[in-house]
Amino acid sequence: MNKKISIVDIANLLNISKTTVSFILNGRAQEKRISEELVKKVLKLVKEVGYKPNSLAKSLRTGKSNIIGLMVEDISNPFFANIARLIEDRAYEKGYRIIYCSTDNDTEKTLDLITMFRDRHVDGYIMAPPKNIEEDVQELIKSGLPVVMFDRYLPNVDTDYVIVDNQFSTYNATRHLIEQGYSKIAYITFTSEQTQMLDRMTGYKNALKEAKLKPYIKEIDFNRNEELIKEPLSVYLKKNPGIDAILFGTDHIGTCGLKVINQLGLKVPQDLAIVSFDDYDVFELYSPSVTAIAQPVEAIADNIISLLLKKLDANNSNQTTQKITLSTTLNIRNSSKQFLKPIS
Amino acid sequence: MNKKISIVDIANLLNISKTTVSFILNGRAQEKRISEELVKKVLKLVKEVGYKPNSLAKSLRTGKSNIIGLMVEDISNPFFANIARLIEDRAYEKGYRIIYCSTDNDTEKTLDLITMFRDRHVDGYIMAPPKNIEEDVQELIKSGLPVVMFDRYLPNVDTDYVIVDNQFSTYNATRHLIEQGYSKIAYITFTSEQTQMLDRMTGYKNALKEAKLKPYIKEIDFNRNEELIKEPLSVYLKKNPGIDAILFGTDHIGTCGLKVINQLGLKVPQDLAIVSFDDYDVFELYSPSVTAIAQPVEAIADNIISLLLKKLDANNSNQTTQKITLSTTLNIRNSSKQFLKPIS
DNA sequence: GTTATATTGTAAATCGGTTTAGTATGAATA
DNA sequence: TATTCATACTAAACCGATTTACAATATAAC
Repeated sequence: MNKKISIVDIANLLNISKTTVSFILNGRAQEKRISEELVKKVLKLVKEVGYKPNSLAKSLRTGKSNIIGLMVEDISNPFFANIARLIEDRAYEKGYRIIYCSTDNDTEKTLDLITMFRDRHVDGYIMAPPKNIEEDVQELIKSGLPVVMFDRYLPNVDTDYVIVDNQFSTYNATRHLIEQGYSKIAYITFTSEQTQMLDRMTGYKNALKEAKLKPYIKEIDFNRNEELIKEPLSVYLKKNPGIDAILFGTDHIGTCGLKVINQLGLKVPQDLAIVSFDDYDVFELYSPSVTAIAQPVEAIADNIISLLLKKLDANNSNQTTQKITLSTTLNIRNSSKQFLKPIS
Repeated sequence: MNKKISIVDIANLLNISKTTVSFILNGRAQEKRISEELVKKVLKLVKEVGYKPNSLAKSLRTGKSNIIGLMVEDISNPFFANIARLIEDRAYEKGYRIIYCSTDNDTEKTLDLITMFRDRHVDGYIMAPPKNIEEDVQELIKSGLPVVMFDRYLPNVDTDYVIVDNQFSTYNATRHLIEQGYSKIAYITFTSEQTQMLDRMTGYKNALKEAKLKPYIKEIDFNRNEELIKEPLSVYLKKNPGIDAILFGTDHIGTCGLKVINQLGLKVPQDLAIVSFDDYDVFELYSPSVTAIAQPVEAIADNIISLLLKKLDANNSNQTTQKITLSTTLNIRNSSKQFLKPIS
């Protein structure tokens, strides 16, 4: 079991000091007036023996890690999985590594994860924040650590964030349903006080108010067990047979909704029109294909990472925070079109 | 900006040595005969000031990190995202944190990630390995680092792994199609020499050979751009109109397949019966619902993590490797049932 | 012949912990 | 009284890098 080679070994092999090796490896040879000859010798040896600096030791000393901590709500959710994937790619290109974790919107777990990230000296944070973590995020920022939020934000904390125009998105989607002639339009969502969910709710309400229609709102508590989402949803639909259209607040509840609709044997869009927030394969492939509000995941990931990199760039200090709001696309498909007799 | 409190600060505040503090915090007080009185005092102060040991320094000294490195093929793939999520949960309960990365089946990237994990001193590795990393994995094992593979394995490396019975699964699925009366059964998959893909291919071939049917095999090169998967798939289907059933090798190609089938306007199962490896929402919700080979993701995750924890348990040395093969479930749905006239 | 000034490098401190090897004290034993 | 032993704790080395402050030598300037 050959012990790993360290900077001291390199220094000893060449009979020089490890200081010199360190300077050379960190590109400070010229500044420190190390002769070109020696530089070459060191670099050659380093390459030969495949020496890699121990980044733990490096981080301990410098406080930097080239690692970005990414906290999503749930990595098994397609929206977050996609964003995570794109961010990982972009960061990788720039020499950063990502470590990610799911928060489950659990404040305790999130604080624990922040602590872990923190003493692992991650250089920056990307997060879809749960509630009640304002203080800890403030603390991070005060310590000079860049934080970029996405999907939602904390209203009382002045950080950079990248979100979409949730309110307009649901307003627009609801308007679409109204224009198609639907009038008893329900909004089914998870119970949440996060900004994105509040905005989505507001968009829906505004559209209904404008059209003088009565809102039908059903909030369901999130649960990892899908049955506990489908059950109340099913009960609600059975109790309100008059509803002729549904707007779902997220992809996950939309997916559960489709399962319930199948179980109940309802026909889409004859019995019920459907629109969901977030777009993914299930909605495209369901028949009839489901109208969905598509978030620009690539643009979101790009913006997140470039905001963070800008903050990480030490030269660039006294920066102001940037709040970026991107627009969504309403992908209109068959599930929300007034039912027309097929040409036979 | 209040500097973070360190073990020396704790020691100084109580006028004792940091050694003592360290012993107490690591539960070695009794062994080291530290008086209960002092132990209490230290623990009280630690709690009061909220001191948390710097785990970087800790890892640097001990070589342990309580972190497990998880390498999946692509975290945005539902199968891997689910496994990752379950593993994260299980590990979290046991006090381990997970850092995960997507390998893209890219050998270079994977080696780079192993290097990163390694000098971050992760305690153990879980990976769905790409090809040509045998040497590096051997190196890890020789250094005493536990490695658990899943989804596939490296035939020439003796490690623990958790896989499913791929060969029987596709054999069984193909048999099912044959029994339903289909005879021109295609197998559409990604080009791959990974064990799981070879086994799936073998299962398909064996079933056909047994039934004396001709195989129709289409291999497509993986690409992140979905269009480059759908295009050749579409061409293949158009060129082979005789095919009456398809077995897809993975969820991703299955999903792409469904999109192509929709585009071509083919009727499932009248024109074409469908079965896919892996099961997820898309297959359940597609209409007709798609028969799929469901991997026991929870059992896979459980087995992976308990294998790894067993290895991490230092008491338990001179262990032999364990190779676990789990069985899958063929969820038979409408996409593969002989078409029967609906009762009108 | 000194004194400045580059040139080329190095010794030692540091990051924040853990671990080894030992010390100081009092009580028990020979 | 001298020796052993248990008790309660600590100094210093160490993990592997970076960084600060300084040293040794040669050359140029006065």
